[in-house]
Amino acid sequence: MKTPIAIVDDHTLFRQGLASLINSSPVYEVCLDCSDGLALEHLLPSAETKPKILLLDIMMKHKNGYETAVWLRNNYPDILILTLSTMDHEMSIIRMIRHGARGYILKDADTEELFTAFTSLLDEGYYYNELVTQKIVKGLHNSIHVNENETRFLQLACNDMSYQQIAEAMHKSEKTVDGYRADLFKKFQVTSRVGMVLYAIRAGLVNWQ
Amino acid sequence: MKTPIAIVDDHTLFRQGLASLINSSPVYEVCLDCSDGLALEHLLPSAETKPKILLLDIMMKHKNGYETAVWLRNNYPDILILTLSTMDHEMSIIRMIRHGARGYILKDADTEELFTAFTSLLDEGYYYNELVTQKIVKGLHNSIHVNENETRFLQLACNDMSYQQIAEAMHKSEKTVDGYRADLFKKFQVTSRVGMVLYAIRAGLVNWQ
DNA sequence: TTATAAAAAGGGATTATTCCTGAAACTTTC
DNA sequence: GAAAGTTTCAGGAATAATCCCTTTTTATAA
Repeated sequence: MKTPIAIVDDHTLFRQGLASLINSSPVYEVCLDCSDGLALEHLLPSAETKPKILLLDIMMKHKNGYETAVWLRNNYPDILILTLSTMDHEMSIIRMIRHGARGYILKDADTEELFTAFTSLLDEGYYYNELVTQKIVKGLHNSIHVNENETRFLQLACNDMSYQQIAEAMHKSEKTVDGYRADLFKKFQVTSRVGMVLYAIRAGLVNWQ
Repeated sequence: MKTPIAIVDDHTLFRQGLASLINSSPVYEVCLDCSDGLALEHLLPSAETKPKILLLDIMMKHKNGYETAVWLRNNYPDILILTLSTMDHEMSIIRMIRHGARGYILKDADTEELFTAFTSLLDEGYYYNELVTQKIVKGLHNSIHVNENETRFLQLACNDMSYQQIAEAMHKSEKTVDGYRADLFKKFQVTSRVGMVLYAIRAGLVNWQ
C-alpha cells in the first residue's frame, strides 16, 4: 500500500502538478488536496484515508499555514506536517516549527529533495536541509520575538494607516504606538516605516495581497 | 508529433510538476524548462526542438518576465508566450501583453484551463479568460502610465531610501523627486509612501524579494 | 521661430515620522 | 508588601514627508 500524502496550497496548477509527480512514484500517492486551511477543516474529517504526510503552504487566503498547523496538531497530531513555501525568512521557518511543522522545504527544491524529505519524515520524524538548518540557527540566535500588540500594529501599518489612525484603532495613545514602532525598528534593524513594512511582509508576519 | 512546450519559472518543484502534467497529455510535451530569462538565453539557441508555446512567469531572479518577453520577440518571434503568474494586477497583465505575451493565466487555474489556453493559442493566436479580460478593460480605462524616471524612483523607494538619498542617486534635485512622488500618488490614488510602495509591488513594477 | 507641452526645480507651509529621555501605572515574583 | 520588570504614556525636538503654487529649463511640434 502506498503512503498517503495531502497537499494544501492555494495554487491549483501547482497542486495538480505536484500530485502528478507524487502519484507517479511507486510508494506515495495523493489522497487529498485543497486550497487552504478552511477547506481542509471541511474535507479532512470525512476523508476515508487520512494522510501520513501533509504538504502545507504558508500564505493562503482563508486560513494560513500557521493557523492550519495549530488546528492539525490539536485534531490530527499524528499527521506529519511538511511546510512547502516560497518564503525563506528565518522567522517564518521557526514560526512553522513552533506551530508543529516537522519539516520545511522551498518551492525551488526539486523532486528528489521532496522524496528525500518524505523518507526522512517517515523514518526520523523530521526533515530540514542544510540551508534551512542554518537559517534556524541564525533565527534562534537573533531570537526576534514579536508580541500581540506589535503584530496588530504591523498589520495596521501594512494597511497604510498613519500612526495616529493606528493609535485610535488600537485604543492606545500615539506615544504608546510610537513605542511599538521604536521596539520593532530595533528588532528588525530598520530605520523607516517602509523598511519595517517590507520586513514584516518578507517574514510572513502580516496577511498580505 | 507532440506540440513542444517550454517552461520558464524559478520554482523547480512547480516546473517539474507542470512538466509531469503536460507530458501525460497525448498532444503536448515539454521540450525545455529553466529557472529564468537568463538561463533561457543560454539554453534556447542550442535547443534541438524549439517550443511552439512558452510558459513564462513574471517575477524571476536574474531576468524577469517582461524583459524575457522582449528578448523572445526580438529573437524568436514565432514562439507563443503564455504568461503564467500569481500576479493578478491589471498593470502586470497589460504590461505583459505590451511586451508580446499572447495569453495570461494565473497559477490558481487548473489543468483544464491550461490546455484550453494551449489550443486557443495554437488555433486563434491568443488566450485571455473572462476575469483577465475584465482586468484588461479596467486597466486600459485607468491607463496608468509609469515612465522611466518614475520606475527608477519606485525601485529606490522600495529599497527603503529616503527622498534625499533617491535625489542623490538619480542626480536630480529633491524638488524634482518630490514631483515624481506627487505624480505617482495621483496615479496610484494613494497618500503615503507605504501605499505607493505596496502598490508598486502588487503591480509588479519593481524587483522585489 | 514661435507656440505648446513636459520635465526640472524652487519657495514655503503643514503634518507625520523618527528619536531622545523619563515618569506613572500595572504585573509578576519573591 | 517590596523589588523588578513590563506596559503605557509624556515632553520635547530634529528630521522627513506631504502638499500647494509658481518659475525656469528643456524638448517637441506646428
